[in-house]
Amino acid sequence: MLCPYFMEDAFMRFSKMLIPTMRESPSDAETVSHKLMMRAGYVRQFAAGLYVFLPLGWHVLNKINKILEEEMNSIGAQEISMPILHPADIWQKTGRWHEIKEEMFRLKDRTERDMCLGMTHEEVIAWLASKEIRSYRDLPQIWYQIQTKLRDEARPKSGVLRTREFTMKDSYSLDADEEALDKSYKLHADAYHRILRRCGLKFYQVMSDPGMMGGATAHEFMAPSPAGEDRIELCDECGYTANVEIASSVSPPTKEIEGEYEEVYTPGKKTIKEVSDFLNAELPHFIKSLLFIANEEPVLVLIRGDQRLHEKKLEKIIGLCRAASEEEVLSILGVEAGFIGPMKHRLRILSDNSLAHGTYIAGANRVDYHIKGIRPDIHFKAEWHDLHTVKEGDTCPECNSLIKIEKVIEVGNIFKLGTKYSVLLNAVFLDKSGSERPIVMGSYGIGPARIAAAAIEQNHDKDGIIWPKSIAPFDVEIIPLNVNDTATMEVAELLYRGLKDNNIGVLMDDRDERPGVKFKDADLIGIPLHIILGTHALKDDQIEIKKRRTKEIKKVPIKYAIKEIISAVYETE
RNA sequence: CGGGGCGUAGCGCAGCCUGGCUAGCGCACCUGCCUUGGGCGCAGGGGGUCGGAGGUUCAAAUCCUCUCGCCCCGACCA
Repeated sequence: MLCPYFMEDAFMRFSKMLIPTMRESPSDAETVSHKLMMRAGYVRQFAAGLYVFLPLGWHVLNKINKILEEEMNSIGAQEISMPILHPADIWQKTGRWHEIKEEMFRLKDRTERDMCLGMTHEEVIAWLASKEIRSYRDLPQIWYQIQTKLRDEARPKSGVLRTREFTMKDSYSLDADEEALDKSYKLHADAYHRILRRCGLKFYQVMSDPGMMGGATAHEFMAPSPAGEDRIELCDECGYTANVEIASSVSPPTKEIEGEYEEVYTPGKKTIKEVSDFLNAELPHFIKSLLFIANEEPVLVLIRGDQRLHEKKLEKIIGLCRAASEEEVLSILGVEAGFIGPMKHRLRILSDNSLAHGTYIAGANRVDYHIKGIRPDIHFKAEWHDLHTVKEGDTCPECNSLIKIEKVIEVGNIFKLGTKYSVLLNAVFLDKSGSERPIVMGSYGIGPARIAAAAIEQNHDKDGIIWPKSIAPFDVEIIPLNVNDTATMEVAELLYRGLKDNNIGVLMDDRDERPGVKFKDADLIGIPLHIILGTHALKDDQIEIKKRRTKEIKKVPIKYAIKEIISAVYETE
């Protein structure tokens, strides 16, 4: 080695590292984490949804990945690495080649063979299992990787929160039966709790939609943040938590209103709002009637006036569907859209549960008229389902307490896949009785970059990032205020060596910059502890230990400095 | 994919509507001096295909057409 001192050192000296901080954030950064990651020099945008991680950002990802590996290994998972480039046939076998549309990057190799870039690796795992798993004695297995995924997102956004290329820790469990799957699932859920807690995140585990994964049970790990794209329903009382995509709720009951079944004249009043103003009746007293077309067949869908239809819930019942056009409404129901009511139709009618009792107002199926005093089961019949979108003010489906809705970032998810992939790719084993059975699979993902971004969203102030200690790029930053002062630099080097020797991650701001610049950058970058070496304290043979989060400063004598700093590292969150 | 916005120096922006001198400002950068506890001061300096192509015009950053890119809202999201 020609120059070991310098080589090793360069990674921790500000003057040698690529840390391009910016005074202003680029105008196309919107969310807090995006702005701060740009300004503090963690990432640079390469193209829409594609980011370069600079040294600081890469340090953070590696810290997170290390935690992921430790916790995965602790549940007996084995790390492997699978290709990103996949031949199409395996995806054709599971049907996802056609099910997934523009979101999958597709290409051809030189022999014109269809290929794609992996969005996820269920297919590859099932292929591998089909080759290598023979007997129940080979089970259970948990295989994982920390690998790049590619998805041609319709809309990349919010910095590294939604990108087209990202790394994911994805693991897959292989089990002999459902019961064993439950155990693997639980192991992962517990591991994910430990991972996210160690990363310093506030988070919830919520029930989620298995979606295209084709499984039955699924949960997501959600970090609350205004930058989140998802919303969840929470019940503080009984602990019910669910993504609003599948959440149910009880709409607050309405006061019973008096009144006989009678037609009222409502000239030109088409929307629920217009009619409610006109008749001076509240929204919950209305029935909203919506016509949908599923499989060429019309279906009338009823929800309460204050509710919003949840189309996914509807599709679970009637399959793929679409709203009928105005012309279709006219030709099928014989009345224009503003005046539809649920009475006297022959078609299939689905109604939200909340309309099962009470008296309502709805269209009269006649232009410019509505009808009051409509009672379910008497004036119309319907199939009763949960069809509304949950909203603030609703109550919990389990315990009827008031629910909360929060915006969240999805940082992880776990799915019970069952045997869908193993059946289609022939991943089977012989059980104790010697009969062939498909392997029962589970799939579990967690996104390091999203963890980092969520950590920033949850831990920052007006001056910059405040990293949780566990995922900060360094443990401490030494800030010698005047690098031209020999006494200052002697102490700086002393501390720098001493901390490094104790395996503390140190960044030393050895730049010849003014104190203000260093303080500003240190706050921006967000390393949890700052060691300030300035004339204030040095003349008393002291240094200052400053906590980034609280800005609280403690002066300690130089001779105890290393010990004090180390214990400060340990007590910082 | 629908709607909206924006591309002028590394970053943030002005100029464009109403075409006209050498395209401007702040920060950053380089040199020198000065300064050293919260983005310091003074002096000097470098850096631009005005996103791209075509058109109109004596003349285009500015007007017109096409195109590319990026952001936001929505749809979508294993």
